[in-house]
Amino acid sequence: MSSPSNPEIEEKRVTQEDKVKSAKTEMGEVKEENERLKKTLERVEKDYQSLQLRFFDILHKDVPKKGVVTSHDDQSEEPEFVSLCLGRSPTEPKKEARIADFDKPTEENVGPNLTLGLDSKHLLEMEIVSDLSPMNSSEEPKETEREGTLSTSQSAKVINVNTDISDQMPAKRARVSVRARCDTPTMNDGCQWRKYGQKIAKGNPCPRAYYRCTVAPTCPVRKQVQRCSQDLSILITTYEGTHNHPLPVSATAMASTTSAAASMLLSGSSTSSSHISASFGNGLSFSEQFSESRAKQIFSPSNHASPHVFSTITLDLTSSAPSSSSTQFHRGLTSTMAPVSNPRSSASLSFCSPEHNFIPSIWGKGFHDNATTTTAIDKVPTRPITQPNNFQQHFYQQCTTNQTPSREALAETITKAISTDPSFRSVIAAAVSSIVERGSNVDKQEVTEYGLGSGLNLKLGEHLQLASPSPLNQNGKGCLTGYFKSLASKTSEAGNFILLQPPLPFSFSKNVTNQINRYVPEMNTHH
DNA sequence: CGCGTTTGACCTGCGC
DNA sequence: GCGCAGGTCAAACGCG
Repeated sequence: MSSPSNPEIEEKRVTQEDKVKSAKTEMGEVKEENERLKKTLERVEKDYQSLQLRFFDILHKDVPKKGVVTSHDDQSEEPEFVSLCLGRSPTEPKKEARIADFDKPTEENVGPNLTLGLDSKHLLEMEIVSDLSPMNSSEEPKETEREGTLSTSQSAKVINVNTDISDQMPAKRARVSVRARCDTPTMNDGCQWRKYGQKIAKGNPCPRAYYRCTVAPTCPVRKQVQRCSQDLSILITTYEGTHNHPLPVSATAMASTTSAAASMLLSGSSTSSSHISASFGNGLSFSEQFSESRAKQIFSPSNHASPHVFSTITLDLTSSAPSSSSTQFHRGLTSTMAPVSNPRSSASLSFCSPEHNFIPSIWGKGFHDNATTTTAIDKVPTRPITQPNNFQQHFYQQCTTNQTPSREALAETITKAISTDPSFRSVIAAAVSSIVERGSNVDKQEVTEYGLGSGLNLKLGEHLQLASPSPLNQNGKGCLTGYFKSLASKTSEAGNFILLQPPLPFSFSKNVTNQINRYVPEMNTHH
């Protein structure tokens, strides 16, 4: 029997000690790493919470106090109009100073942390905020109960976004109405719809068709489609409810648009009657009408007992004529929108930016930008993204044929693109959303200087609106810049409006630009 | 045969 | 209570 010699034992012992040592060292490192990760996690959580607080602060901030939605107590008064312009307004810079009661937000406390994209998370949040679906019948009693509390604590801070948002929102219902020129019987919004009824509505010889979303059997979303009696080429599509199922990419655009609009409506208006509108230059406008009494009458299904308020927000994509100022837009509304008992206040948001306008920027950026994205939307299988859509081609052609397109032609093109292309609508949705948030958060002087973009970092990607000195820069950016510049100057002439300067720079994320990239020629997939 | 549309009946709320 | 208007239902119908 030979036992290992002492040196051997010693060697083994040393080896083991070494192992233990290295193991301990490793453990220490891991512990350190663990601590570091913990701290990182804490920091991220903190950031997240503060971001949430900020976000809901913005959402719930008393918009009515700030002029976007004005007082509703005086029925006899003419509607007041406030215009928020997403761009410099060279012709009426001084009017902006009239908005005197805004707090000055700093970029630090608003902008950098606020994210607005079209990714699924935000979309979801938006939809939660604007979840008006009658199908959540189990929540009805809660909503009724909530109303009392909410009225006193609407600006309450919310920590748990995903579960409590709806608790913070008044039990309002929203409809998003889209007016667009459209040759087809219905607008292609990427969703599948089934017609379930048709009626001749009073005041319009054109029948109103009722559609139900058939993507999911339980989806509560409905839409009404009716031609404008004054202009048969205009199709008025009214969406109601929130999809409770995943949407195809093409449909998320409209969903985000309506969600954003509904969110604007619900977060920005607590009055019983209000009217908000926004104009994208002279071509596109966006409005809200809101009528409690009308709500009771119109809003139907199984909620008759619930004291829901009903509101309608309209995206007007039809007014392409140069003369269609915001003022005209309001007139148009009166005749085309569902009757409202007495819109007592209104506001107009102009999305025009002569110097740096966001739409051209993203268009330019979006054409060939194949940057990878991480949003759920982007992960949805989709069609090739390298091919520009008809609108892009059309527009690009105009720009590359050495001609600056006429405003009318461009407006028409843009309108067409919007009415036929859900992706583009998503861009508008993003813009609308940003305005909503900014509009309820931003206050006065700063607005005149930087506009919406400064405080609200939309995190929509790089700043893309660097104007090229050339009138014809890549992807036609320059053309549109000029176009919107002219639009802006026109819009700013609207006399009755107080103009708030927009945010510069206004940027869009790759989420948005990528959606634009997804433009494809064949769009008629619905119905 | 399945699916979507059409269309008249029905329901509900509102105003008189 | 009645009539009107908006909205929904569901049987009939048409199409692929």
